[in-house]
Amino acid sequence: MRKRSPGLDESLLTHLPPFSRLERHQIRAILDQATSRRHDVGVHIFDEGAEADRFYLLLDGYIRVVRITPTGDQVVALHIPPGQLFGIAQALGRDRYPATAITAAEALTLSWPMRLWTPFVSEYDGFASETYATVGNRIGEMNTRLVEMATQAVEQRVANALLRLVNQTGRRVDDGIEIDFPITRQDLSEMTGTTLHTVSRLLSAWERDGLVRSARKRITVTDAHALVLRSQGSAAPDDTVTPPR
Amino acid sequence: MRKRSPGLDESLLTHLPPFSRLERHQIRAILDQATSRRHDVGVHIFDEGAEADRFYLLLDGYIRVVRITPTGDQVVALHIPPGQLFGIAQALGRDRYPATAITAAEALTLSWPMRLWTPFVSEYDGFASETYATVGNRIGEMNTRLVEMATQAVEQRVANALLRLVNQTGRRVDDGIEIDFPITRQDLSEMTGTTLHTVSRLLSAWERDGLVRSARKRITVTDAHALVLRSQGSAAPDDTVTPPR
DNA sequence: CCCGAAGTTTGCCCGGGCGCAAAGTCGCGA
DNA sequence: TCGCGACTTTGCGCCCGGGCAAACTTCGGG
Repeated sequence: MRKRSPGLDESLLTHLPPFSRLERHQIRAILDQATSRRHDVGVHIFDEGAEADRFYLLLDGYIRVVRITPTGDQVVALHIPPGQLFGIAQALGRDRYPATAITAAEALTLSWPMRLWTPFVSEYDGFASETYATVGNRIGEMNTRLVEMATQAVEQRVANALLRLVNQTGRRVDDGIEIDFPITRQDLSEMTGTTLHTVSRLLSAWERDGLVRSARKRITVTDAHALVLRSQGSAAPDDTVTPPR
Repeated sequence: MRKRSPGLDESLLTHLPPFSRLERHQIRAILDQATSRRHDVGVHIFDEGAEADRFYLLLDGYIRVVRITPTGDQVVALHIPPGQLFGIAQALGRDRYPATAITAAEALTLSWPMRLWTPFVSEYDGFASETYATVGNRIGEMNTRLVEMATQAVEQRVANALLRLVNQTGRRVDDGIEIDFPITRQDLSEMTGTTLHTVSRLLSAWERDGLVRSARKRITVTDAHALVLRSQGSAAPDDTVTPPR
């Protein structure tokens, strides 16, 4: 299952932020020390509280970073798109992972032992700054979500979460943009701090009004503009769209 | 008002995390380049979106890091206690401040031009790692608040916020622990995503039950243990103080 | 092809907490 | 010292959204 990766195409990495400024031989050196691995969907790559012994780069698929409360409910803290580092506890002075990483879709990762982190930072120019820019973006995203949770109603939060997913990981299809990994109502509720019931009701209403199309584990946004209106709370969500027969 | 600070006692800094590993002459060099300043309470030290031209160290007082929504309501993202760096946008790849910093109490700061950031990181050993440990802690704190907002009821969130304030900035007084800067019901509501009315009602109830004592802009926790129970949602908040049966 | 598990939809109820409003209290500056 | 503004308290009504329950649909595996 786990294997050395001398055969990996180095062009895979050249355009990724953490490595974009490096020379070819540097990239080769980095690759030679990496472990490549494929993960099925729904697998825990590492768990909250575990010793942080490796850091990861997501090549393909999607990762959900979740925390679990003492009472058992999950909260999705972040979604990691392909091309980003994750599990970089060391960079933040932690020796244990502060959250759990779960594959939201079948995923392909590279990973390195955490002891290589310091050498990477000091030897490869731009690696550190690019990495911290990523950290900065994540802080910004968390911040935004915090503000949303504090000020917005459920409908707006769910609309925002959906739009964020579509922007990050959307794939054009014939009649709109589809989130290209399986996502359940429950997942969406864990991202927005509500219940799967409420999410289901919202999606039903949006579908009735022609904003989205949804199937089991699949959601397609067909009218992003109207959804943005909902996310800002401006639109009256009453049945003004489908007037009484 | 603003002045050079060659006269500052260097022992001020030696025990602070960002500088704890440095030699005396290094600390002196850092101090020589710093600007010292006193800020009245309620002053904006920098504003969200402004060009990030300086970074700061809080020597004394408290800083509230705030974001303001398009609709005008404030949300408190963080509280900075004395001894910590803030406004370190550069470290996270930003060239503008992502939030507004307001003094929650009269404050004393040191600051440096942002162009010194890179030299500091590269020249002073341990500065970078200590700084990123601080960033890591803040991420952890934001994460915790996100989870709280998503899963806990209002009473629990307010109790948690209060306990966090007490832990961070509490001062022992005769009958409990007091938050040692002025804080209004409104402030607490902005930290927990609720209204000042609800906070007021909660404080009244807690005071009735003997958990806290509160006056205008002053809150004292007199029974932290009982408050922890409230924060975990275990205790029934009914008027069981005068038990039935 | 069938069965069971996982995921989804919907109805009903009800209660926490927000909006609104009014009155009370404290502290500061003129 | 007075008056005003900032802060706080409390009451009341309503509605959003959670809890609970049941039925339905889809998918995958035997």
